Amino acid sequence: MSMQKTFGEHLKSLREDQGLPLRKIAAELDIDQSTLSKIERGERLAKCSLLPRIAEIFNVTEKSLKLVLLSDQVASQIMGESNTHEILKVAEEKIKYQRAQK
Amino acid sequence: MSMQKTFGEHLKSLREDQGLPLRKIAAELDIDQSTLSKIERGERLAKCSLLPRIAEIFNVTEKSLKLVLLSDQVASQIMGESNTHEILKVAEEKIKYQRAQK
DNA sequence: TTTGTCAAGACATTATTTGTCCAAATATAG
DNA sequence: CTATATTTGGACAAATAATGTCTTGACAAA
Repeated sequence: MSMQKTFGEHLKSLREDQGLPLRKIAAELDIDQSTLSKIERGERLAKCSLLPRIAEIFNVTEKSLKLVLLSDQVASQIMGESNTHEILKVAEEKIKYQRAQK
Repeated sequence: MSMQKTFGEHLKSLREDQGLPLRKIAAELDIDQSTLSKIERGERLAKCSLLPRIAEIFNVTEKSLKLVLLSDQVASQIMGESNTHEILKVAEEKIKYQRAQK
């Protein structure tokens, strides 16, 4: 799994590897195909609750999907800042610290 | 500035250093003092649009506030996961990659 | 053509965030 | 101790953002 891929690109790859149309997957996920199209193109982020179903359909682990999705979310949240590295470093410190607390 | 402090704790320190009550700062920020209280205790995250005003009031840079706030947001977003380090690593790769694109 | 697929935009719905109001709790000063 | 100021907590409301639908148009393949 290439890690630079956005969640959408990743999902699209999975789908195209199987040669399936948006329509089919959208139906399986019980969402509009237009919504899925937007997710694939990164116009929108997927809702976490879709992950278990996606994992089933493409036979991948939910955890791997979550990694791709959450890292996307984090990236997009701070993309606009100049000091992204520092932000991530501090975020990690905070997580460590908070975990040590309890 | 201690970096493990949450945005709320940080804000509270700034305020208490000046010996000012919530009421005063809330008035300056044009929000309810109850809201500010919640922000200080981390019950809620501050809205980004408050930062410029806060920076003025306490005479700190907006960027330093943003660092504290965004790292909080990132931390809380992935706190629940077991592989936080990996998520942050991948997020950083993605940011680098996306920047290289354009 | 005709059909299947995908993309795009306007709109609707829902969920989340942010804020208010008011009362209760806590601290502080007189 | 009581009076006053401050802070907190909870129920509710407003605002915002996320998610999804419907419809139409573009495009390619058959």
